[in-house]
Amino acid sequence: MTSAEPAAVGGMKAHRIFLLLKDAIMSGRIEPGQKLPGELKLAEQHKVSRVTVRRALQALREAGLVARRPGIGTIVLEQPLDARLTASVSNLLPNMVRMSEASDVKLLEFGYVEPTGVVRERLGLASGERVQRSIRVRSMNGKPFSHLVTHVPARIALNYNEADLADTPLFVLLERSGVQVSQATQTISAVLADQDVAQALEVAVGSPLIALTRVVCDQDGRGVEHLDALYRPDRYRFQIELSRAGDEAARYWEPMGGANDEVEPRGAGEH
Amino acid sequence: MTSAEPAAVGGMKAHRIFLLLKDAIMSGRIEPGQKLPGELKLAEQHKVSRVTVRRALQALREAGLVARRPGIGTIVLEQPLDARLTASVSNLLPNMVRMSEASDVKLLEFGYVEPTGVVRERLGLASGERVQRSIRVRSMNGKPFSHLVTHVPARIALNYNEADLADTPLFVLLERSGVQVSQATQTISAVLADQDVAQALEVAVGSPLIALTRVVCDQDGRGVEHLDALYRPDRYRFQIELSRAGDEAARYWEPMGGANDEVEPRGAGEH
DNA sequence: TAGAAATGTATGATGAATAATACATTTAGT
DNA sequence: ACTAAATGTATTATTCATCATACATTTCTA
Repeated sequence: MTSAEPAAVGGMKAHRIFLLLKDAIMSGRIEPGQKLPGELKLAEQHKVSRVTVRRALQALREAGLVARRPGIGTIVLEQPLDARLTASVSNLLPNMVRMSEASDVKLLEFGYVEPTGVVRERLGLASGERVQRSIRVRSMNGKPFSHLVTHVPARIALNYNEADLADTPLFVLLERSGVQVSQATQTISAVLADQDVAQALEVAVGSPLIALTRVVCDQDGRGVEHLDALYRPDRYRFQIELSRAGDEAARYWEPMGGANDEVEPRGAGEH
Repeated sequence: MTSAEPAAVGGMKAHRIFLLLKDAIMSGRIEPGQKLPGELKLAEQHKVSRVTVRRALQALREAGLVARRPGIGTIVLEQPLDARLTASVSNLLPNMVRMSEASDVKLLEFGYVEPTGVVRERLGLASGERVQRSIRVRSMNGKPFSHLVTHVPARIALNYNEADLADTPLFVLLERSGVQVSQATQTISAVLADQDVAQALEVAVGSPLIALTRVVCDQDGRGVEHLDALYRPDRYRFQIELSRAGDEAARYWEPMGGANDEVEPRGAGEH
């Protein structure tokens, strides 16, 4: 192991600064090779003492994110970027199938429950109707990248079992159950990792995550799947390719159809 | 003002817990009407003392997010949800035009600079070629919701001026300049608000933000616009409507074309 | 009418993180 | 060779948040 996971920063202020800098680096806002501000400047910016800044910077070094040299400064290192899954929006199915082949799933929770207000509403359920609730974590090469909470109306969920969930994308299970899926709505947002999720995804509490909510309906407009997914932004991303269509006055963008979802082996592709 | 902005929590642990709970509420993970765990349970979960939890909860109350009553507990309040802009992916242009009508823009920075490595690479620029860089904040009813950093190759940027940027979507300016836009790539992720952005968007440092990167190319495949956008998830969201297409064996999802981007006046729409 | 489960209130001890300061060392540039 | 700008190292003081504890009050429920 070249880099350790824990990265124990001392106090809270130091830890917060560590997380902020780490995020700035991981998101590419500070590029590899670039110097970050000197300890004094950082101390001033964050309104803390130099000692505190140092603890954050030392943690960054221990995490393998930066190199520090006297007289020079603190330099962002080229990251041995985890292979990053890229989800293309247009072609979900091939995407998911391929993903399920390349990754493994751990089932954390499974059971039938009374749905909360929002879930019931979005699935269009009668009050009192129960749902199957499952929580799964998907990993690639042992590295978790997504946390999935699904709610499926009980009547539909009867067509597959617990073991199937660890094997097959829910999507496919629904199809196989004869459900005529016809429409879906996805919403993308950003949230902070709470304790449970942080542990499951092996990130620090308070890390940013991509949040995706998907509601799938059948031909009659009845909800068949409610998904709350959380993704580690350093291991997963959403990409949308758009091309210009329409004529002159009424031009618009349209998503591209092509089947281009890939697993990038390295950071930035060839130039 | 019914709710105060600052929400001064005492220490760091307390503040962190405050941010986490706030995010859980704002993201809907804890629904209005629901009780959150008791002070003791929260103290245990987060491994802090009850006093510390109390400070976080009191801050939540002062922020108008919860009501607390002895003997009962802490209850999540229905949020007087800011009208939330919803960006539909498929129809970007109508979207942006409408948005620019309903919102105002503040230009924070403007100038010509040497592009960083990543920007130069993605725009396909020759080394040494300069770009126009601008930073804008877009607000609605005085409430900021997006922070936009754009890089445009100098040769193209000559066709409009500083004042235009505060008026018109960059998109439109490019079109008007005769640029034949043909393709764009968008990537969506999640990041933490650093100090600069936090101030501009009026959120706490360390809040989660939706990050969108868009690279637009002209017909010859040359980059014409590089956008790094950050959005407040409580005031903005991305929505994608998908419908099932294709036949039997080779079915797939395709984004819907329809022009459905809206400003929701209230929280959850009619059922 | 208890009893359990919440929050409200108060207080003193403790300590770990933080701040303040000084000085040494390495490096780049003039 | 000097200077400026970095990081490295060390020490001391102090404060503020945090913890631990106890008790009061409100509310629901059995």
